[in-house]
Amino acid sequence: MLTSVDTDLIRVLADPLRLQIVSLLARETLCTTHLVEETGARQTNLSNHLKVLREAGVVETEPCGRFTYYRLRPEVIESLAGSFADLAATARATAENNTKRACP
Amino acid sequence: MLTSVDTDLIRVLADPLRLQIVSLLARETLCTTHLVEETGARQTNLSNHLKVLREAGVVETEPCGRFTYYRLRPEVIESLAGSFADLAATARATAENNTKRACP
DNA sequence: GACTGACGTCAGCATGGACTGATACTGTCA
DNA sequence: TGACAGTATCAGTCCATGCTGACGTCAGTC
Repeated sequence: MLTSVDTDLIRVLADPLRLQIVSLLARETLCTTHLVEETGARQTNLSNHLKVLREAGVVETEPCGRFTYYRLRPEVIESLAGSFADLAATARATAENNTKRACP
Repeated sequence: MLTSVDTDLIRVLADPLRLQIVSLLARETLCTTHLVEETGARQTNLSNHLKVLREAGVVETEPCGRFTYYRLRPEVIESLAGSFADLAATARATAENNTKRACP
């Protein structure tokens, strides 16, 4: 069942740059400088998007000297993956049962 | 691994109304009139969104007299669910291994 | 303490997307 | 065959969103 929290999270991930950031952070914890290098985005643009991800609770920060490291919160992605898995299962069952509401 | 196809699909689903439509269609095949009733959206707005979903290949139509029934294509949601499951697994492994790139 | 690097914030701008009203087309019925 | 229901398309409007440049703050170095 998709909740309004899921809806907000999907909107956050709907931006190509934010989705790229999340994909990169899924593989390793990176700092802002790394992310600028990997994505090719300008530093301020990247900061804007990291703020969106942070405020959505998708990532959290870890200061390291003057660098700021970002790490993904796996439980957030796991939860969303679970919601989509449920949706997919429901959709498959409906397709197989050919569940169809009568014409009004 | 999230592909650009996934990115486009996530953008399509990022709209609250379209996500609601997809959730409804996951449970049963419905016609436009049903969807107007269930969502409370205006008919032309709903048609606009159904067009977006149709063109993205998320739903397909089935004429039934003067009614148009919409059904979800479960394989599309299954594929997306799989991509998110992979992302979640990668994220969990990274968190557990504490994989962190060195400062530049 | 001055300077530099890292990075976060903000205002301004451009544009893509969502909604609306109008309208056209198709199917059904009396 | 005309009226009506169902639904798709389109143009116009508005605003949310993404990007940029400028700049401020903080940490590290000399």
